[in-house]
Amino acid sequence: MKHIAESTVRRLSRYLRFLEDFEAQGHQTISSGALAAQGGTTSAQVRKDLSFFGSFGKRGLGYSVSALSTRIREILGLGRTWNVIIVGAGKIGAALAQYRGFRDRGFHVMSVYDADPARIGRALDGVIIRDQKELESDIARLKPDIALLAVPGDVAQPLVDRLVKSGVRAILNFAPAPLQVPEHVTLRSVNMALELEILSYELVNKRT
Amino acid sequence: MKHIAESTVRRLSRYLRFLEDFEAQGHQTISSGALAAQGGTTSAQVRKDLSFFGSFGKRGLGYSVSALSTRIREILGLGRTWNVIIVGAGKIGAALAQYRGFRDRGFHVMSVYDADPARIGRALDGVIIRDQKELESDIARLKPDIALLAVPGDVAQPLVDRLVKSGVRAILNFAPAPLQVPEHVTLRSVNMALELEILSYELVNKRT
DNA sequence: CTCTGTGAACATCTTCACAGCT
DNA sequence: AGCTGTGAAGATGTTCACAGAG
Repeated sequence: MKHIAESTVRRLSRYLRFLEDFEAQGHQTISSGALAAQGGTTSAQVRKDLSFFGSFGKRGLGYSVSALSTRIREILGLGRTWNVIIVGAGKIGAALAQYRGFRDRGFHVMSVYDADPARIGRALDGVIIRDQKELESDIARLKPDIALLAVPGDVAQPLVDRLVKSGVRAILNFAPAPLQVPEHVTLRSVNMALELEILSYELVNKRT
Repeated sequence: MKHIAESTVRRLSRYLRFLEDFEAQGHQTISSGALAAQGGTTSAQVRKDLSFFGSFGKRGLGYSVSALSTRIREILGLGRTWNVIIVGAGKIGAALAQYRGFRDRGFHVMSVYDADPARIGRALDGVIIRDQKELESDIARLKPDIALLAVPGDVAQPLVDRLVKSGVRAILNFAPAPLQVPEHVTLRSVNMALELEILSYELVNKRT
């Protein structure tokens, strides 16, 4: 299939969230315009986004809410449970381990790792914090799909290397460090300080 | 000035981080190529990004590390302290309150708010959690520049409305909800579940 | 008549390539 | 010779506008 822009995938996620609300309200169909209004985009954008994956709508009518949300879930790969491990049980790792939004979307936290003996053995929302020394053997056994990395910047790259070597194929990084991964591994980074810096830029360069 | 793309601002932040490391190592000058290698981009991109704001380099030589980092800090509005409040002292709010990366960049957390009596009065990294009822009066008094919103999705919009009404001009939202703000308020959202969903999409649609 | 699906026009962002300082 | 600064070309993403299905 043709390459899909990340911005399109982002919007699909948002459409899905709204479709679920809309379905809960008992609606059967929805037009591209209604979907657009919610997501802060245009009806043309919605139709274009969906058209990359097929034609799900009925002209004159709109889209079946349930059929469309099922289809988007399929497209996004949310029709299954993803097994996740979290590396780093500091403040951010702990927050992630207990974040409801993950569970609700089929992301299952299998285990959490840390190097600090004071943390190892404790439970975070039912998941025991394990010694990072167990990482390699646990990954071999548990075969997680995704690793969340929430450690200080200076230890991030060595941990990424260990994760990659152990066979992890996807990493969501929260450490404020630029990381290198081989071609076959997918890496995404969320950097909260950077988001604040963009806000800072926008504040000093205020539109009117 | 011409409108600058967000992607450009993002890259400037990354260049700055690398410039600081580079400066600490005692280097005087740096070429666009070296900056690019670090940020995972190209030398042409670096030069183009910088050219929007002026000509800081010397042909044949490169850029002065210290002059360039100072200039980028100015561009991003990081030459000052930004006062920040955090609304929501749950797991994410608490993690944000104690996040070092903010302090290091001149973002100063003035206060944290919550509605839960069990949390009010406790301290997070030296900052006392205050009752959300005090929001309006505190904002009038403290005049924070930025509010971080880390509350459940269903109470996010009412809180945004209160923040906006009290005069907050910039909000960084961590709640998984689509929010509305008036034209003059800057809103950015970070949605961690959405990042995982993009990863999910990339996993099921693996490149080769 | 309504609302989708989509090629074509438009806008935006990135890369190229080279003139021009140092 | 080395490296910047920048128009121009190319690639990518968004909006328009309309044919056509229901």
